[in-house]
Amino acid sequence: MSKAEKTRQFIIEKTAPVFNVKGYSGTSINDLMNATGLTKGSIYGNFAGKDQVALEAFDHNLKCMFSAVQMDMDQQTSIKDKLLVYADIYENLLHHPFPTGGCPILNTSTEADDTHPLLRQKAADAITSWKNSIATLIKKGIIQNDFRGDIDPEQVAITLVALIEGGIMIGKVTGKLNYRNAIMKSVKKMINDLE
Amino acid sequence: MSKAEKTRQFIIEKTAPVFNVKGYSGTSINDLMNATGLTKGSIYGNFAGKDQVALEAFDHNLKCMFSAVQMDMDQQTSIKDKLLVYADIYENLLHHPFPTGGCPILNTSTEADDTHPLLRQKAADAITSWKNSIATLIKKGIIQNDFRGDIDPEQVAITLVALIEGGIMIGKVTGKLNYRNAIMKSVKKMINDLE
DNA sequence: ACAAAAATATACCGATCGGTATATTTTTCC
DNA sequence: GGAAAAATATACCGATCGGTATATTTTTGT
Repeated sequence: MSKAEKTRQFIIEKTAPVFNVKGYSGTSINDLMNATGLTKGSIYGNFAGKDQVALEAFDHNLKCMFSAVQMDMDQQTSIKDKLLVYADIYENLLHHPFPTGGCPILNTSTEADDTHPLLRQKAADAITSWKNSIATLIKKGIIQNDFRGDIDPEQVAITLVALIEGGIMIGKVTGKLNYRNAIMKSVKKMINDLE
Repeated sequence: MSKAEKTRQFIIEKTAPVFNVKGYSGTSINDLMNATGLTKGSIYGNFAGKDQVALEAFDHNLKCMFSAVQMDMDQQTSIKDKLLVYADIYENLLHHPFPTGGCPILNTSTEADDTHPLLRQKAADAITSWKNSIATLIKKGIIQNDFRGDIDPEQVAITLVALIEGGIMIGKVTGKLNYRNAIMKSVKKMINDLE
């Protein structure tokens, strides 16, 4: 890994939390300098501009979030327990490695949907891919006869994503643990009802 | 209503969509001037600053959203049908008066939760108040024997809010109608299951 | 209609915005 | 170890940021 590649990675890792907390338009080049300790020249020597850093920072945050999920999922054997990992992680956010600033999909979606096409697309793709991975799990569960046959996997999958994202938003902005817990309880119920 | 009061109201109405689309930090004083056709002096003569306009614009957007809901609800008699108005509105967003830029609670929450305490508080209060009004309806439904007695109104209410907000986010950022429809179908199912 | 007051417009402020050109330092490779 | 190349730092650009002081216009009350 060349020096520049290491610096690139360094910049992405250090600025990703900043973008996730302050948003795209709320984050200035100066913020990036402060977060990295580097100067403008170094940042612009490795990235075409703020946009490019933001796009790659989003990818980084996304990877960080899903790798936390995947790690826990790999330790579960049954499909149901794998699905329940979602409820567990978002119920005890602090005990898990999770991107600073919360869910990057949620943060990016609401800021970028009307203003930043590239970021918007990335967020949209992340949702579809997340939905698909849940739907795949559910389909597997149906085939294995873990789950009922009359379930619509796509329908349940996108509903779970919506419920989790809504729960993250509500839990964060209100700071009320009981709200988040109540929502995650509903997530668990929805998963248990698949049997 | 004095001239100034009229102008204040005018500024709020014209700038509310801008804030809801571009966000707080994405909206500049120049944007406010363009949206209103007024000059900086007029805006600063009626508001202490960008913050104050943003706060009142949020209130305006919130009122706009909930008045659309309330209007439709008043035309329904049964508790269940009143609750189903939520699913109906968010399923056919275009047929209803709805704030430009989408749900202000969602938009404001994700931007302000880490960066703007006053806006954050307003968004948090809106969620609690929304949850309470749904919970009140459900409690009424239980008393009337429309709904089962073993239901936890608070739990269901906050879950519905999360599901709807998640659905709005997903529908808007992906642009996929089938996603939004699938989620709203789950909202309907959740409400129907209360009986 | 007219003066006082209120409301709006204009002109300007320093700070910061994203970005670039160039100078300096650090790596790289022979 | 030393020259070429790559990476980083410095200095600067015009534009725009939020905000203010003042000038002008419009409304208000008599």
